[in-house]
Amino acid sequence: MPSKKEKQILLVKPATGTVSLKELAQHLGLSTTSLSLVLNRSPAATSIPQETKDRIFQAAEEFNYRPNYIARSLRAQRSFTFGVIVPELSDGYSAMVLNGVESVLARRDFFYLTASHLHRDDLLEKNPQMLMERQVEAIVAIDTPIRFHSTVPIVNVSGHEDIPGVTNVILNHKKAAELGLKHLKLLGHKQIAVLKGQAFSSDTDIRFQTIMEEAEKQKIRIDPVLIQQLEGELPSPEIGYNAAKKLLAANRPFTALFAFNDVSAIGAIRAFREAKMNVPKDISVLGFDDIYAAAYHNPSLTTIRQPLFEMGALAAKTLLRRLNEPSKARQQETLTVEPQLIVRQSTAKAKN
Amino acid sequence: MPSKKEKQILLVKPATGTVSLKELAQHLGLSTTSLSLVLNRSPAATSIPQETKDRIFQAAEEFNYRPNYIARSLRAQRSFTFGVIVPELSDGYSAMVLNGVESVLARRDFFYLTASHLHRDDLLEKNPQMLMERQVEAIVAIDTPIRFHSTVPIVNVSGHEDIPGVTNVILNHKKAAELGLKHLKLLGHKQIAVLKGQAFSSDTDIRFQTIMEEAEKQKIRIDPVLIQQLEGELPSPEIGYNAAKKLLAANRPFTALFAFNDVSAIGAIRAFREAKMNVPKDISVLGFDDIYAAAYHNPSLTTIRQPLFEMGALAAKTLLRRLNEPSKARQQETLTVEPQLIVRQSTAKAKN
DNA sequence: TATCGTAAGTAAATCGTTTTACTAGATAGA
DNA sequence: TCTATCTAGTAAAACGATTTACTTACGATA
Repeated sequence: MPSKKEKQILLVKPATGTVSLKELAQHLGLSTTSLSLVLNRSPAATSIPQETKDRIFQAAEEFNYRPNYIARSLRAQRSFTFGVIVPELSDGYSAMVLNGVESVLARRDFFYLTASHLHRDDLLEKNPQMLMERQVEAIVAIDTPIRFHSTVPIVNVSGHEDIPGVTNVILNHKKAAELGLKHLKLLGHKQIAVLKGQAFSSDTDIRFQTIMEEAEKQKIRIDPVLIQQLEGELPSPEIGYNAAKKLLAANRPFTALFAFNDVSAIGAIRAFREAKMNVPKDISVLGFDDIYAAAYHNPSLTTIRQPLFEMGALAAKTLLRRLNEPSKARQQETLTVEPQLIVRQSTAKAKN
Repeated sequence: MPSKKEKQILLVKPATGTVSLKELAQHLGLSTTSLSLVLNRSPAATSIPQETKDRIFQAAEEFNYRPNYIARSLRAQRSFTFGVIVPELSDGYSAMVLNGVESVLARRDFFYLTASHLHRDDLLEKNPQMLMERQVEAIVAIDTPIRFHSTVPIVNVSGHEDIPGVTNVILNHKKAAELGLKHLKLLGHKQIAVLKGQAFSSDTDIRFQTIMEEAEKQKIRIDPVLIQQLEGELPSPEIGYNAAKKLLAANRPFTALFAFNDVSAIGAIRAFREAKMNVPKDISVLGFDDIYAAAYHNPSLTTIRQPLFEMGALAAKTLLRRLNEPSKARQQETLTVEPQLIVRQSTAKAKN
């Protein structure tokens, strides 16, 4: 029996605002302990009779009791929250990876905080710090250099740095280069131009390098004049447009372009069209990523597909597993996923 | 002077893990009170001599002390976190609004939790609940129906429901319809087809209605046979493609299409091309939104621009202001932003 | 009749901060 | 010398939950 009946407070159903466990307990004339044990279906609640349990559940329902997650997190020393760091949100690429991350986390009732670094050095340092202060349990970095010391596990999607404790999820780039160049070679292309990514993109070096290696292997000579580096920060096709313009200005003939990604491929196609060159009749253009826009561009893009959604999902899964099995922490430092050649309409047989 | 020298613990600099205020205080032989006052530069710390302050700052630096945000939030009864609810992340639309939200929040060191509802009823209820349990201070809903009772202020971007406490950020749709139809009329179009949005899109009804009203005003008759509703959940141009196919199948001539949005416009263009109709020579296509892809599609899209980034920023600003000035809570229930006609290459003079 | 076990709970510690109210000692003023 | 003020702090409560270790009353058993 409740010993302190006089302390009992009769709650008025609040139209707004929330009820705490303490208030609910006072209303019922019970201790917070009992309510907590019952509401969380703790095995320690066996000795509480069903009648009391029912009263508790009913009151919780009636007053719409919601446990305060912050209090719970503090006590449990867990936040059930990840941090995600992206270059910026609206580039198509990050959003698809994020989608994969979310799909896995949502199933476990985890949430995530997103922070964009916009390629700025200060944010590359500050964002992870702030995420860690907010007690995220793990960090997913997407196409982002790791410039911080972390107290939590990290998976870097498209990361290539070898950092202890950081797992990289990467594409099989060798295979990607092979798929792309074989496709172009089979179509009879011999003069192939290449768009190299911006310096800040994690994949820039490896992608370029594997393309050059594969070209050599396939006895395709890539003329240095036909290599253009993308310049600019915005995730707009404009950077591909500008680079393609420079290629054309160099006045060295080529029949195919291996673009850094779909966005720059789309920009390049615009430049070619303005120069009265038809894609794919005069020039074949090969993209990379297979973002949403690729399939419905005109012409639709032949591209090397990266399984972006799956890469995000894999990153989240890996981190969740690591949280559950800390022992296996450093088992696997790199996770590789496979690319796929998606043939559409932007590539065709080389002229003559 | 510290009275309990014997309790002092000498911390070993931890290679990993974090130091709590308590540990740091013990190491310095001071109370957590003093450290807290000093580190937070509280005015109550005036009586602490500079020398002691220096010791505190130095130790905090040395051991890389980071206050635990969860503990701080619990105490302050503030989370400095927003919740954002979107249909799904990778549709181009949500990402741009989100970008605007983030740009405002980041400046104030706020973060946000994102949840996608995928148009599923259960998630439309559960997601907001979970966000509120996690003590978000406000919610930004993007193109999402409000199906929950909220304990925190809400701004609904593209929301049209009249709910107490919910501020809607909406486009001036009347103006948008006017801009679009005047443009098409000026180009001589008389048979205009319309793509109506899916039922789940917040803007579907108002956009369709204002277009019909404006058409009447401008004496443009819109043939009911030339109205097609989009069907399907994915944010893919395919739904526009399918709808345009149906329009063509109806075999009623038209020279222009007012699409529901850019994504569906892109799909429709593909359908027209397959039917050997040139855009814009045979058919003009008018998009809506001005997503990134619009400018670089081929042909580039003439479209009614929604200032999506600004709408997100406005939503975040409004909520922050509301948190600071609770009195003005219900002052403004609707915030309207202006559309802009962006003329590009997908529209042209009507044939003959 | 003493004691044991069980049913039905509860008190208090804890998580890591912040903040209010306080204290002990030193100095200054009357 | 006595009081008031200042200096340099500190103790303890609070935020809202969870969890460990207890208590009390009652019925059954030896």
